[in-house]
Amino acid sequence: MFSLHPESGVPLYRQLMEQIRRLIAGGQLPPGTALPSVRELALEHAVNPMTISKAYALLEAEGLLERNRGKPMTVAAGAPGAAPLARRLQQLEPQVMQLAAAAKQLELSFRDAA
Amino acid sequence: MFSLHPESGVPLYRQLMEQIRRLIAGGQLPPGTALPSVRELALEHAVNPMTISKAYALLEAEGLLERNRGKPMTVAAGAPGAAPLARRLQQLEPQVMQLAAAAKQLELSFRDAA
DNA sequence: TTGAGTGTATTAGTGTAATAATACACATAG
DNA sequence: CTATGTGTATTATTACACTAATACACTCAA
Repeated sequence: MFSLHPESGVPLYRQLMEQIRRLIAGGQLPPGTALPSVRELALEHAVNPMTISKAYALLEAEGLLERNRGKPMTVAAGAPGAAPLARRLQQLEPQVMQLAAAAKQLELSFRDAA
Repeated sequence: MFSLHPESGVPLYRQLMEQIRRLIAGGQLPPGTALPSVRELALEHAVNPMTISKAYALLEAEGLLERNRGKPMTVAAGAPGAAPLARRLQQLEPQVMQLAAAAKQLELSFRDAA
């Protein structure tokens, strides 16, 4: 469900946060959906459970996830759900800009990359 | 010449390394070119000189840069120089894949993003 | 020779990411 | 009630990124 890359330099809990944010905005995780358990994800990606927990806790602070004592974390009812296309494109913009910058440094057109 | 983003989570010295690698592969920094001084770059980006030095040192270990005592760092004579288009595209691939993955999580086509 | 310019080694300190091992409070099915 | 499943707080430890302040060896122009 998620893909983590420890060698990328980006903290694991941040990678997880970004992916969950996108899956919610993309509508693949509608409000009310239960997320994989901390221990399950930790085992699957050979990562410490507290690292997953950190991502969940921060997303709850953002209002995207909802805590249910003793029960799995769920996508918050107040979460935006499937965002309109414009907002989704906006969320993707930083990565597009980054790719464009890299292409320019390589003397390639953005079209070449795509 | 370079753009550093401390908030991205990617270590600064790594960001710098990636950009120098691309500028060399893109031919914008041909072999023999002198790089900006450590202190100059550090001042420009409000960063510690040793952070720049670390990037330079690692790139020298890779064979991309050349050390000249008392003189500026230069692009190594043995550096690949302007790489063929195929190799440049290959160097860009990881970022393209990353963008594609993000687009998919947002339920967007890669075409939408580009 | 002096002085300003290179990169770098050194030492010390701060903050963060991640791990490890427990332990706790709660929910729910048996 | 019990067992198993949630998430989380805690403490300690390791590693890394970055900063800071010096100091050094070297080059080169004045």
